[in-house]
Amino acid sequence: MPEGIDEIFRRAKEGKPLFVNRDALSPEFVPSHLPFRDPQTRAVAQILAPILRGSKPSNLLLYGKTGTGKTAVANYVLAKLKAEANNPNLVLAYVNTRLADGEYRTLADFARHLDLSKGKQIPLTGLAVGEVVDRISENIRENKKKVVLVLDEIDYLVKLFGDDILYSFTRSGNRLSPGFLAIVGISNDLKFKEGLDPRVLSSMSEEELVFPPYTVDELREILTERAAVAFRPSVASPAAINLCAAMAGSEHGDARRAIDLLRIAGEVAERDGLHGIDDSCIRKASDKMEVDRVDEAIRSLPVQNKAILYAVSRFDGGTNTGELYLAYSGLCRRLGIETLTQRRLSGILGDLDLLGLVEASVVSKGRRGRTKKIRLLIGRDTLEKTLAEDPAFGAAG
DNA sequence: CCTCCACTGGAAACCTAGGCTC
DNA sequence: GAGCCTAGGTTTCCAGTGGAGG
Repeated sequence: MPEGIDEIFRRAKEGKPLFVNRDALSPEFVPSHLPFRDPQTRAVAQILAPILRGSKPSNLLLYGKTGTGKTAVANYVLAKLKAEANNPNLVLAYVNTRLADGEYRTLADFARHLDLSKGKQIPLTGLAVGEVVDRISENIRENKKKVVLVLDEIDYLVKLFGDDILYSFTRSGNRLSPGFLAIVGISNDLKFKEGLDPRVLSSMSEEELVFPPYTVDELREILTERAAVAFRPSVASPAAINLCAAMAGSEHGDARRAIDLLRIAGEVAERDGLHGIDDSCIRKASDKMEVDRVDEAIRSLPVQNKAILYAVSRFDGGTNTGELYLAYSGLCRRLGIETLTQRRLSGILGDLDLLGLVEASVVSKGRRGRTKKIRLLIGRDTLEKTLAEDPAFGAAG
């Protein structure tokens, strides 16, 4: 029984807004102090402090799983430094290499912070990577810039594109003088060092810090603190905060997830016209986060991946590569789009598996060969609803 | 124990769309 | 305009393979 529009409006008018300051629970929010990260904050500050005297700090590596406060600590210290320094030649740059997606764009993002002179700017594409490195180096040298570059998710960069950039930057000391470049690497993966050239490694890891996951107790306190700023009093009860902390903490002490969960639970409660967050809001919020993730993942897929996903959804109880390819080719013909090779389909299947949209595992059927056993991991109706938004699909079905 | 299927998945080449320099 | 460069996605080629059925 869908609730009437009147009911929704009535609730909206009656219910008081629960949020005072929603931003305090947004992912970008940098709080005025970072609980349980004092040692790390201090250490980072100490390592970077020489830059205030104009000398080059050590390169630094920060390790820890997602949501353990690495990025927050780095940005926090950077912000303080910027406020303290008051020196136009000091450049504090932050680049997330996964969002930048690629060697070239990581460099281009970095270059934006440097304010390159006209004619030396970095276009979207076209330059050799070496040329970009040269332009950046030249800019640092000529303007005597003191640069701290934070490379977030540096493991991603290294895993996919190797350590060439790091190599050229860590070994470029003299070429930059009298300016310099110090690198702060942030990694989710403790093993990422294994892929580094030993020379890069010794230079990059002059200093290292490990960020342990938050315990459930710590998460609870973080949430309590944020909730006090974000919500009206008594909106987020200790019990509600406990549940959020427990649900996010059971995974791996991920503070970001815990905060997202609390924010969305608050939005759910507000929408339902409640005066506070209860268990059911948090459960709904948790479900919503999952649906949103899937929705967004499907939406941002290229047409071909969508077509393959759709083809997978046509089979109840799973299928295999050969069978799927047949179905997929037929679908392409009907939709009037290009048909890719089976090899490519196999690769895309791997991508979809990585996204958690399908499960594709190799199985051997003995004499009858090996193949991938493929199964859709998401609801068929969600998929169809999301795919219908794509004009290329419109009336598929 | 051996065969042999129906693929897998690595490697390299190719294509497109961008941009550089000379 | 020629001759380079880049990123990404794709195709082509092919050696490799887990294990049920012989």
